[in-house]
Amino acid sequence: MTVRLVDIAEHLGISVSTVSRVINGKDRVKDETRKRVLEAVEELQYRPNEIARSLRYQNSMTIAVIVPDLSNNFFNLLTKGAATAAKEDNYLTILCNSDYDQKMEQEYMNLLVQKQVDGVILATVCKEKDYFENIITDDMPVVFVDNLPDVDLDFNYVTIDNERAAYDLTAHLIQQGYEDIAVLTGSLHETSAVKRLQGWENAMKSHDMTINQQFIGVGDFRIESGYNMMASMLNRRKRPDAVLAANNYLAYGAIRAAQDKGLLIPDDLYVVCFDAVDKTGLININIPSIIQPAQKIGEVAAETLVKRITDKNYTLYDNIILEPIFKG
Amino acid sequence: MTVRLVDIAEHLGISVSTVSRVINGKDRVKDETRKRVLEAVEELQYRPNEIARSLRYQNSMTIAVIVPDLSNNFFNLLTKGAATAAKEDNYLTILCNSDYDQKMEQEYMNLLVQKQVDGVILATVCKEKDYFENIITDDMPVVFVDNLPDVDLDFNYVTIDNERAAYDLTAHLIQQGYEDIAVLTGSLHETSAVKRLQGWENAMKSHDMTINQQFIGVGDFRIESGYNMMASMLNRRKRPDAVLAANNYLAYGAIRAAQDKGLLIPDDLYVVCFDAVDKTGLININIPSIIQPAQKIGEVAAETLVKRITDKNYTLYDNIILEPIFKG
DNA sequence: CATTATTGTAAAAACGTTATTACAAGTTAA
DNA sequence: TTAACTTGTAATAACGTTTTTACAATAATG
Repeated sequence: MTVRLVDIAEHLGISVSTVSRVINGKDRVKDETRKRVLEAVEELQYRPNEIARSLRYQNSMTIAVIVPDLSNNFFNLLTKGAATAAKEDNYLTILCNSDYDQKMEQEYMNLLVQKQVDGVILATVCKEKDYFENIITDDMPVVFVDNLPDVDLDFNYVTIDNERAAYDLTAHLIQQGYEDIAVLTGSLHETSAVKRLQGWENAMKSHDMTINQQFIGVGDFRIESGYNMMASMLNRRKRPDAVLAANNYLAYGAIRAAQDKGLLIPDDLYVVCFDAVDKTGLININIPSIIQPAQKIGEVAAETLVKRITDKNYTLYDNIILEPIFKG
Repeated sequence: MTVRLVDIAEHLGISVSTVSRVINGKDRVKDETRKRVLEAVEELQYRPNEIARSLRYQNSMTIAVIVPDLSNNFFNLLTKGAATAAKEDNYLTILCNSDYDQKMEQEYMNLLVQKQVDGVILATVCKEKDYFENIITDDMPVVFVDNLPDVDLDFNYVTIDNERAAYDLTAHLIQQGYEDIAVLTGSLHETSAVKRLQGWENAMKSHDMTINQQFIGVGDFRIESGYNMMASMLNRRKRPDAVLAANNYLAYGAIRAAQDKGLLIPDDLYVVCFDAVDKTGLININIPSIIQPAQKIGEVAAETLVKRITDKNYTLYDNIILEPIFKG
C-alpha cells in the first residue's frame, strides 16, 4: 500500500495540513514539528501523488510530442531534444507516433486534451485550414515544428526557412552548371514539402531556367517514394542531370534508383537534399545537404511551449526561425 | 472554460450521477434522458477529465519507456513499437531518455512513481544488484528490455538470446577461417555487453581458439568508442583479422578506424556485429549482422506490461526470447 | 386493492492533494 | 492587566470524476 499524506499525519498524531505545509514549505511550521515530519517522510517513504496534485493545481506538468515517424532521424532527434529540455523544466513528455496519418494525429490530440497535458509540440502531417480551427485555441498551447498550418490564426512555431534553404540548394546546382534540374518532394499536405518545392521553383525562375513539369516529383517523404519517382523520371527520354530531394530519404531512394539503372553518382546525377546526416560514416557518396538542427528545434520548441504554458503574456508572435547548416 | 460533468447536469436540470451513468454506460437510464444527455455532451463539447478519472480509478492509463538514447536506431524502433502497441491498449506513453546515465534513469523512475504511471519498460544501463531491489517491487510493474538486471528476483523481460547470437557470429568467423578474432563491447555494467562478450569467449574456447587479451575491447556502445578501441588495436604489432562488434555503432567506428589506417574491409579486417541495418541503402561494405527485431521487442514489451498491469495473476516467469535474424 | 418487484434518479462519499479560514496559545504593547 | 498582535496548528472545502446507497415512482403480482 502506498503512503499518503494522512498516513504520515496519523503516524505522528498531527493534522494533514501541517504535513502538507512542511512538504510544500509554503507556510511556517515549528522547527521540531518540521523535523519530525521530514523523518517520518523518510521512514515511511512518502511520495506525493502527482495525480492528486494535478487535480488540485489544474496542471499536469506533462507535455506531448506528436511526430509522424519516430524512426526518422530528424524526428527522433527532435523528440529527444524536446523531452530533454522539457525535463529541465520539470515536465515529462508523452510520445505520439502518428504514422503519417492525419486521423491518428487528430485522435492523439483529443486524447491529450482529455489527459490534461499542459501543451503539445506538433509535427503535423496536414496543413489544411479547417482541420486547425479546433486545434489552435486558447485551451491548450501548441507549438508547431517542421510543418506549419496554412491559416491566418496566430500560432507558435519553431522551424528553419525551408523556402530559402531549398532556393539556396537549387542555386548551388545552377551555379555548378546543371541544367536539367529535377525536384522530389513529399505530400503537398505538408508545408515543408510545399515550401521546398517553392524554393526550387523560385530559384529556377529567377535564374531563367526552364521548368520541366516531368522533373517535378510529388510523393511522400519515404525512401520508396524517392526510388519510384526517380525511377520513372529516368525511364523517360529526357533525363535530369541533377535533383533536389526534399529530404534525405527521398535522396537515398533516388540514388538507389539511379544506381539500379547503372548511373554513377554524382557524375550522371548530382543529388542534393535536406538532412542527409551520415551517422555511420560509411557512405562514400557525397550528398550536399542542408542540415536542420533537429535536436535544437526540439529543445527550443519545448522551451517555447513551457513559456507559453507558464506565462500567459508570452507573445504569440515571438516565433523562431533557426539557421540550418550547409554541408557539401 | 472547460465543460465539466456538473455543467451538463445543470444545463439539463438533472443530477451529476445520471450524466455520469450515461457516459459510462454502466447503469440503466431512461432512453429519453440518455438522448438528452448525449445531445448536451455533443453541444457543450464535454470531454471527461482524465486526471480526475485517474484519481478515482487509481490508474493513469499511462506507461513509460526509458531508453539510453533515442537517436540510436535500436532504441527508437523499440520505443516506436512500444508506444504504438500501448496505444492499441489505450495507454499513452511517456518517453524518458536517460542519456546512458544511471542517475538520470533512477531520477526518472522516481518521477514516474509519483506520476502514478501504471508500468515502465526499462532499457537500463546498469545491471548491478542493489540498484534494483528498489525497482523490482510489486508496486509498479517493470518490463526489462535489452539489458537485464543481474539479480535473483523474478522480473519480466523481452529480449533475444544475446550470448547465443554472439556465439553464432563468432563461430561464423571461425568457420570462415579467421584466426585472430577481436571483440568490441560496451560497458560491462550492461548485460547485453557482457552476454555478447561471453558468447564470443565461449565460441572461441569451444573451438580451441587462442584468446588474446589484447583483442578484447571494452568501452561503451557509441561510435567513438569503437573507433578508439579499434585504432589502438591496430597500432599494435599483432593485428586482428576479424572482429565481432557488440553493436552497429561500435562496428562503424571500428571500420572507420581501419579505413583511416589504410586497411580494406573486409579483406584486411572482417567485421561482424549486431543491428547493422542500413537505412540508406548506400553502404556498400557488407557487414554480416544479427538483427534484433527492435520494433517487435517494443511491441511485445508493451503487451507484456499491459498484461501485468491488468492481470495480477500474470505469471512473472512468462518471459519472452525473440528470434533475431541473420543478415550476411 | 394491497403487496412486491422493477426502474430511474438523486445525494453523498471517496480518490489524495492543497489553500483558505478559523482559532487557540503565546507574545508584545499600552 | 487587558487589548492587540504573532505563531502554530486544525478543520474544511475545493479539484472532477465514479460508485454506492437510498428512495421515489411505476409496473407486476397475489
